[in-house]
Amino acid sequence: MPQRAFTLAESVDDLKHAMTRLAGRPLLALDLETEGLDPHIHKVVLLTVGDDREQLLVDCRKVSLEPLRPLLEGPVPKVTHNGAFDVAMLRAHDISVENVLDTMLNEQLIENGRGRQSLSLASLSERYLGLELDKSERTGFARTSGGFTPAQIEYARRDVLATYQVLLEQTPRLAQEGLQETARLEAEALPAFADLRYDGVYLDQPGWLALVEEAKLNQDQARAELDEMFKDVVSTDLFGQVTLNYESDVDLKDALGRLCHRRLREVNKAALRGLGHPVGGVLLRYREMSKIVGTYGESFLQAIHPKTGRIHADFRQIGAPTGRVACANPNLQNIPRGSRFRQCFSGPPGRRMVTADYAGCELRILAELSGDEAFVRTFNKGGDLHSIVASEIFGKSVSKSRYPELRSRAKAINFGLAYGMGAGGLAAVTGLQPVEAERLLSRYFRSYPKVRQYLEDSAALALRRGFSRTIGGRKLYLRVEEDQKTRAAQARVAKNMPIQGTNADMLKISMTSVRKRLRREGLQAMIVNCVHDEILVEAPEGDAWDVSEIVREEMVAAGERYIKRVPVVVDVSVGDSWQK
DNA sequence: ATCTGTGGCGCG
DNA sequence: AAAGCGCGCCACAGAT
Repeated sequence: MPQRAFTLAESVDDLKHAMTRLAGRPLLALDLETEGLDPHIHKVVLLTVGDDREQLLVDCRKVSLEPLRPLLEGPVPKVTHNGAFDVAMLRAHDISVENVLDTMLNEQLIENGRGRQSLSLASLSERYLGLELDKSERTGFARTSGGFTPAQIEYARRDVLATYQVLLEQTPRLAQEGLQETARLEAEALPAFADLRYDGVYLDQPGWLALVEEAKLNQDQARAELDEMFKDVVSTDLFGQVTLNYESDVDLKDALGRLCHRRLREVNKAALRGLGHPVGGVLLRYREMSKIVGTYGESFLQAIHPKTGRIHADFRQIGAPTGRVACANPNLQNIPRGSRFRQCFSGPPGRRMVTADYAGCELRILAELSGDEAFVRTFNKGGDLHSIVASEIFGKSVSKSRYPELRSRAKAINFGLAYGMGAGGLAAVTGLQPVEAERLLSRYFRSYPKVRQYLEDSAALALRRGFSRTIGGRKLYLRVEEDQKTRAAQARVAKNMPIQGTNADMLKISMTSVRKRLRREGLQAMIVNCVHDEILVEAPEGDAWDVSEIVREEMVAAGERYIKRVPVVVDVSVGDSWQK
């Protein structure tokens, strides 16, 4: 239990007095107790800031946080646990916390791939400090009126103390593991993710609803066609209605077996396409509509926040072990592309959307990593990459219109490469015979020998050392096992991680710098979505073109931190909505 | 009633 | 059919 001094500030004078002592500290821990989890509804009840010598507790219902602003917004590093929450909460109090460290993100980096240990502060406290944290006081703060109980005060102090001390333990480990650069990158990006969540994204509600209704009609029509086709081979109810549930794979396989006289092991897209019966196409159409109605339907409209009128999705800064961001509730990273759904992500009146994405990002990273001269040359030439590669390996001039099938084969290899695809996979994608696929792959690698060399070496090294890294040093530990199949799978992960992970690193750096530039230049623009190699920014109508140039510059600069041998290209567009 | 795993599918 | 990395969501199936 902490024996050191603390101050409970119940007046501005208390606060100012305590501030003078804290302001000179090199590192502070920060933690909030709140009424709930939604920064647009719930308020901060208690703010605790301090180190292992002294903590300051601020009763936010009685005292303005204004005197703390210089400290919170200033350069003194504040360590938190899951700081994106605290930073978002404080934005509702009009405070933009800067220079935040995060013990949760640190832990994710340190343990990346080593297993799914809990990331809670209580677990870290036990693991690093041998200290048990009892969380039973936490829920009490929402209902607290009047003063805090001694137990509540003790609880708040203890959390800050634990956070502070966990960071002290993590810091040398990050250094030992060579993870300082990555930890810094993540810490700097944290406010961008807090803002992303807090600001949310606007959705054209009537437009979205219209698309869903249309899909429902199409779904009904497809279902009617299916009923007609199946009516003689499945059971019907009293009214002669087909009772087959098209969502049930088990029932569907049975019914298809009777209708087509073929027993399918799986009923996915490929299987239905290869069915050789008209019912396959109708089922695919039905599925497509079901997907829209189910996944992209009303749930998105329900996600619109009653107060802000926007969708505040849950972005997970380290959502995948490669370092990629993930998003949920709802997932804004899998909106159908080339459809009218993306058009519904527009700006509210008076605002425009800037869409910016890295062109051919993963392949450029592969060029960088492998250093293959011919591969590097293809990027330096400019023009259509897949065509150039196809021309190179097939020895004739290929373009989108001349020999398009050769171009699409080259494209299949290009995309498969970063995943560690083999000849078998290539055969399946292209429809070539395995022998031909084998030949094609070896032609490819004859043109780009160092690409193969790099991929093989990188996987072998990772399996030997037990981890894989991005260019920036992010680490993924591999549980290397004896079994041949899992070893092969691990090798593919090892080939992919430096590529996917470096891409993620670039995107996070660019989000950090885009945010910084927009703020510095006083622009009322904000990042509203990020999708792996793409950033979506909402900007005032009059500033949209300036913003698009800023976004491009910062994304290019972020890319050039890791990609030096080939140009970094960012495609930018300004429009009424999200476009790709 | 509620949880967990799986197949399928949307995105990069 | 599978194939070739990463994610989340839906619906179903089977268990609790």
